[in-house]
Amino acid sequence: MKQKITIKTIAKELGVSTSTVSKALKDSHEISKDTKEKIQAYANLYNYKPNHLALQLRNQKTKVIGVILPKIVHHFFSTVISGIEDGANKKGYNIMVCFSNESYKKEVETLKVLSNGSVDGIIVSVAGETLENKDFNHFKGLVSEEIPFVLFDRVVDEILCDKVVVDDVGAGYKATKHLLENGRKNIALITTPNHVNVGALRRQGYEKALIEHYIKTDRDIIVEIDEKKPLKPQIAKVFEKEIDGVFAVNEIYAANAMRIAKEKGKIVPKDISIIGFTDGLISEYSSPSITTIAQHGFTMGQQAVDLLIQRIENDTADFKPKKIVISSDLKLRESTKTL
Amino acid sequence: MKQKITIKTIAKELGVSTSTVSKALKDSHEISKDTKEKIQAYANLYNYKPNHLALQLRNQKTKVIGVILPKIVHHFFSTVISGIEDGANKKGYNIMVCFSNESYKKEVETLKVLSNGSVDGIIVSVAGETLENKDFNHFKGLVSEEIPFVLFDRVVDEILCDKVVVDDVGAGYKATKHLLENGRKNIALITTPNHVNVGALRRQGYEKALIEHYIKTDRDIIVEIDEKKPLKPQIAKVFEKEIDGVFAVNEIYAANAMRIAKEKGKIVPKDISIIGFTDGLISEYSSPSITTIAQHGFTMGQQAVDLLIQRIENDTADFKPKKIVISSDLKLRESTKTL
DNA sequence: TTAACTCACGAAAACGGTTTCGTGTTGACA
DNA sequence: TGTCAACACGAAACCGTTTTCGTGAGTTAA
Repeated sequence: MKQKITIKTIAKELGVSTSTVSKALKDSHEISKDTKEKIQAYANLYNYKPNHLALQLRNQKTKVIGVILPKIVHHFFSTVISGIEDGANKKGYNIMVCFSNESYKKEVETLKVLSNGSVDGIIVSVAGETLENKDFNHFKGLVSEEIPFVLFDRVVDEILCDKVVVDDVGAGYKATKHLLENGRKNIALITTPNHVNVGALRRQGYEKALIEHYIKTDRDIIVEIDEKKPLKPQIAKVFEKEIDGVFAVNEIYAANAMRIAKEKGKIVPKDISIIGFTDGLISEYSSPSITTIAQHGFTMGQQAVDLLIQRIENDTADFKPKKIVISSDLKLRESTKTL
Repeated sequence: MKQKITIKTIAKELGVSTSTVSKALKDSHEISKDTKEKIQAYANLYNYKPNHLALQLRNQKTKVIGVILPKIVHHFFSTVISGIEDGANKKGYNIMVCFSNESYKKEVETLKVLSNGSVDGIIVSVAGETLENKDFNHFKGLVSEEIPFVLFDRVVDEILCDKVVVDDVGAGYKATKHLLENGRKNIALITTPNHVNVGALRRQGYEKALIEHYIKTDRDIIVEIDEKKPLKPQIAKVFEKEIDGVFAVNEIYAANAMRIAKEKGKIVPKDISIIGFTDGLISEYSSPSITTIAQHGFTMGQQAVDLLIQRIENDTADFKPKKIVISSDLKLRESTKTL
């Protein structure tokens, strides 16, 4: 890279001190009009840009926010990033994005890298493996170092920090109730293993809705997907029983369920209603299009980053973790259309 | 944030100089075993982490790569990010992700922020508006400042830098030829306005294939989508003519084309074959599933970051821009199945 | 006994800025 | 003519780390 022009260069070239240059560039009243103009002209000519690193070191802040996600090729998470970036930008921050790829080890490493002063704060959605292990020491380290961070979507209650979550119980309830009100009685649930808390919460909502309608939950039509095994056979299992509704906790599961239903000769939504989660493109473009719970990822990202920046900039001694719950909406489409 | 422990703290606490601490922590032979052990123990106890900013300032490198994308909620771009992050991580770099949101102004600003020393190099896919304006001065600025950067996918020939692109002409040719070989004769093209060069290149491939089959291109069944207007009516226009094949330059267009075809009572792939671009989830999960050109975004990301890091680390004076062309594959699915 | 050498460590500069606190020169005023 | 304030600028410290170049003490060999 080319030798960058610095304040020192300008000072030497113009025969003044670095302090004068610095002040001139910020239009300080201490410097005479003549000198200011001369310095500013020179700086402009040679396209001087203050070195960000030097400023960061001096100010002890980076104006960068670290983001750690389990994955990116995923509609919900990319939407959240989008919201984070938007919110961060509005307050003059940039974002540094990293991925844990659902791996505990990578999450720990990434957290270590980010917490060495590269960023002012961190936003995390916890990796699947970490949730499974239940080993949260790396987060506790953050807490004791008093590094501002907020958890979103996949959060852990026992970690003391700000959080942004979807009302998963409510969403599960809403989805299931919608199916029930469509007259469905045998509603399968396709969810994640229980350690992924969002899955567990959505399941609570599902069960609550069933209870309200005096329906006993049938363990045979509930499947906890093991992401390491092929998806379709696992989902196909619930179709061995007589079902007339499916609630899937994400759109991939929903799309696969619909495909299997079709293969079994069932017509959606006449014979069976399907409802998914995460309002992505699959749901919109599949045919029939799939009713989903919209998670408002963009808003979540914005809220998370707002919380974080507030924490960063108001270094209040008293620490009362906040929790923001974003409500979710039912997005009605063809797959649950009443005839 | 809590007062961080620094080398100075350790030095003062242990009654040695900062140089001694620094050396002890890197296990220098200059320091006696006793002193080293004492210092290392202390550092461990208080969880000392070297301040990244100070190192960056000293070493004049950040080990961070800036990435500017037109958008993120998009299967192809998120796949590319994934590849960039993977490649960067392998070489000990982190990535800072920004979005231009297809806006010229935001692209310029973001580029300015990133080029002030926050990153060692930059990877960009050019914003739509910039391509339309044809104003590339901000990139020329980068060139003259000798900041390493590489363009990918949406590149501009006149900018002298490393590039990674898909073989768009070849891909367009491959797609169109596939339709022709299926016996299709009236193949509509749904593409972007011409200033988005990838669209233009794919069109070249399309036209080349037609010519080889002695088919005259019919301007009435080619539509250049204006992203500012509603999509469906624009696509519907080509269906006014008798067509039996559609080549769309992305999967959204393809999915919409399929939906319109269905609405017009046409059966895919019996009456009409459809082929898309960007192998995303829509293509996979729509029914019938859509044949596409797979762009290998992950590989593109990796290649781009490899090129960039090479440029960063081997600061060779001679500058010969490299261009990597990634070949694309046809991914056969139901929408072009021969009966 | 002394020169030469090793060992273990410290002082200081450097990275690129900002900021506080002088300080020399004017000019005004009594 | 002496005093004092205003003006315009510079010196130096600071942010946290690395690294070069001493340097004093102890050891070895002539």
